[in-house]
Amino acid sequence: MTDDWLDCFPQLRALEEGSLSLLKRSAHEVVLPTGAVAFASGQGCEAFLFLTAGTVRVQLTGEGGREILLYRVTSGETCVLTTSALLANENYMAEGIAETPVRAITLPAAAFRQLIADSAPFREFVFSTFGERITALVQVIQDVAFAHIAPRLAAALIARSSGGGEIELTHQELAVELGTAREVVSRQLKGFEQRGWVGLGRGRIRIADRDALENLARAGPG
Amino acid sequence: MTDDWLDCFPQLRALEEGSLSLLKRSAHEVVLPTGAVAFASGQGCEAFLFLTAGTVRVQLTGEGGREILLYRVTSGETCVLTTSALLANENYMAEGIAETPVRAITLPAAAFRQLIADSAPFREFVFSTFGERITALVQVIQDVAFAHIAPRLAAALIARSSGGGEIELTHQELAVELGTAREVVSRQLKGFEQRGWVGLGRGRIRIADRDALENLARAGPG
DNA sequence: GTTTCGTCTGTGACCTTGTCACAGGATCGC
DNA sequence: GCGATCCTGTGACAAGGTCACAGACGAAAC
Repeated sequence: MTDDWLDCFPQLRALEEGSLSLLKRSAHEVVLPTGAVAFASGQGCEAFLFLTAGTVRVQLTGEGGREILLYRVTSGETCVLTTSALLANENYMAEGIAETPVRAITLPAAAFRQLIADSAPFREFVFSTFGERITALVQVIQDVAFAHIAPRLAAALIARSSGGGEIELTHQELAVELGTAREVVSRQLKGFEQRGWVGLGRGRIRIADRDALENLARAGPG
Repeated sequence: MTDDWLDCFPQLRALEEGSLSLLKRSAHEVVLPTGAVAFASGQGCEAFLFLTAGTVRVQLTGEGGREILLYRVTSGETCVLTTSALLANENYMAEGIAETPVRAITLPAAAFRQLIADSAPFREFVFSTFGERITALVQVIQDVAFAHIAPRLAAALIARSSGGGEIELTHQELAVELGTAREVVSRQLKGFEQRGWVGLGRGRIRIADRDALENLARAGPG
């Protein structure tokens, strides 16, 4: 295996000779097709993950089958839940699903622990993104606990449509993003359509009035 | 100030000479009465906190004034949100409230960053609890997003009553614990009372049938 | 082309939870 | 005793989640 993947993680260039060599020796590449399960809830965590291409969706599933997105991991990033599971020697609490074809480098738990113990730059690398992730998780709690669906849906549409005005996305996928039910999304979208804010088609949504949506996303349910 | 407080944090005994000395020089003790605000949402974070006595409740507040408990910090612990805010140089996303009289040691941001940069044992100390806290936050999301109120309430009652069968607690406080409204808790408790599971009094709840509550907490809304 | 099949969307009925507006009770300080 | 303040109970309603289907669309098979 080549070491090209290290280019995705510039911070690793700072590793000491020995640690870098251990890292290179222990790393293996895996490739996942769209929809593949990178890790499942309850499963033990056996390797640290460096994503080098694609994006993984990390989400929870409730008893009823309802799901909620926690965060996404994209190329050049690592997954906090994996880190946290490895450090605490716990099982995964959520599942990771390849949202696109994914390439990742796996680093076995033993090597990971060794590197964490030995190498300050590696620790720096691993912990540098913890702050942002915690912020993101708390934001999810804030939204789920207090926010109404309509503004969250509007925000999700805007986030997904950066650039073009047309998004390829099913109602079910939006429901997972918000942690709600598909029917709720359908009803809300129908409301948006009646107000002329979006155009609906099977599996795609056209943003017709971005300002109105941004307004709603900011202002709350008003 | 004496250095007695270090006894609450055995891991800090591993600090190098210089780091320990910096820690001792920079630390200051603060005392908070019950109900005092240790930190508020949106506020900048100026010091790391070591709790040496009492407990702090860390919670979110929604627009409607509804609140939800994220976690508690007790004697011998530190607060992830504080760590995360310091590391990422962000503001607090939640508020911390003294649930009992609290004694804490504050370490100014500059000294904290210095120690994080210089001292491996200090980093070890700070990051060792990250895993558990993330687990706890994800559990909150799981509960809020998917779980019914009744089993969560039952679980909260059991958690609070470890030992005696009588708890000093208002409906409002339970509502904060679950992130719901006080009326909802009142109605649920009334239901529990009618089934003979609890006895209710102003500001206190007697557990009458712990098994039934544990059952409900495990089994879901059945 | 038309059929078929799987996926996606729409809808109504019903349940749980959250919100609002109040009405009493309990407790405490004075 | 008498307010003032907290705590609890209740009813009416809104929002969101669940369930059970009915179509509707699009791709692939025939």
